[in-house]
Amino acid sequence: MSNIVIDISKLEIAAAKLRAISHPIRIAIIDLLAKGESLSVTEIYKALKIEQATASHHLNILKNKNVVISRREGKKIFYSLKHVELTEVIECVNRCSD
Amino acid sequence: MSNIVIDISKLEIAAAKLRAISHPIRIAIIDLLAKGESLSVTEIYKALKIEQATASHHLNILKNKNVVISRREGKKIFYSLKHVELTEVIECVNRCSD
DNA sequence: GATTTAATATAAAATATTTAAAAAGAGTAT
DNA sequence: ATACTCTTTTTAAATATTTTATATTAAATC
Repeated sequence: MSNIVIDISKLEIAAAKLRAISHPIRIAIIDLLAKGESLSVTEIYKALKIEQATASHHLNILKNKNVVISRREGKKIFYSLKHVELTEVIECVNRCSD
Repeated sequence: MSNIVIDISKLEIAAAKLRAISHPIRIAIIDLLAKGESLSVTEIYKALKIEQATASHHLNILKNKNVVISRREGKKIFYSLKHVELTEVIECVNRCSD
């Protein structure tokens, strides 16, 4: 009698975090930060050639799901990955793209 | 002059695959199949205590994004992971859940 | 200390995508 | 045919995305 226990809240947490990553712009942001650097919003939106508000919006989504953290330095706010390991998620998915 | 080249279509492919995984039920299905076994739709929907049509629907999404493959055997259709490595994605996300 | 400028965030509206749930439709073996 | 296993379609509700405009915050200058 193999009894499988399914922890729904754990599944939902994982799904929410994955959903936060599941967007082209947000993947691009994670790739940018993958080297472990902190980048300002300006550096990010210019590198990705997107609108400032767009970058800010997606950074906020990533921040809410604990994918990135931010730190203010004067006028600028620097973002960096909270868990550099999360980069593996994207690498893994790219590896498995048939 | 560090020139960053962004391959948008590659980002979109990765995002689409991640989106396919980003759902509690679909994560549960992947977990079920993680041991490399093939399971029929009936086995899956009973294990997860969900409606048969619901299971079929989510399996279809996973199949369209090449996360799972299926093989018919008489009346039953067996599903298995196309890339068992994709399990790492979920493991990694769980590890990084703060 | 009020004003300006640069950097970032938030809001609102329109659109698109996902989800859920139920009903109807197909393939396969007996 | 009938029972069993699975898929597809449909519709409504919930979420997410995009775009544009406006707010906030902090430093600099007058």
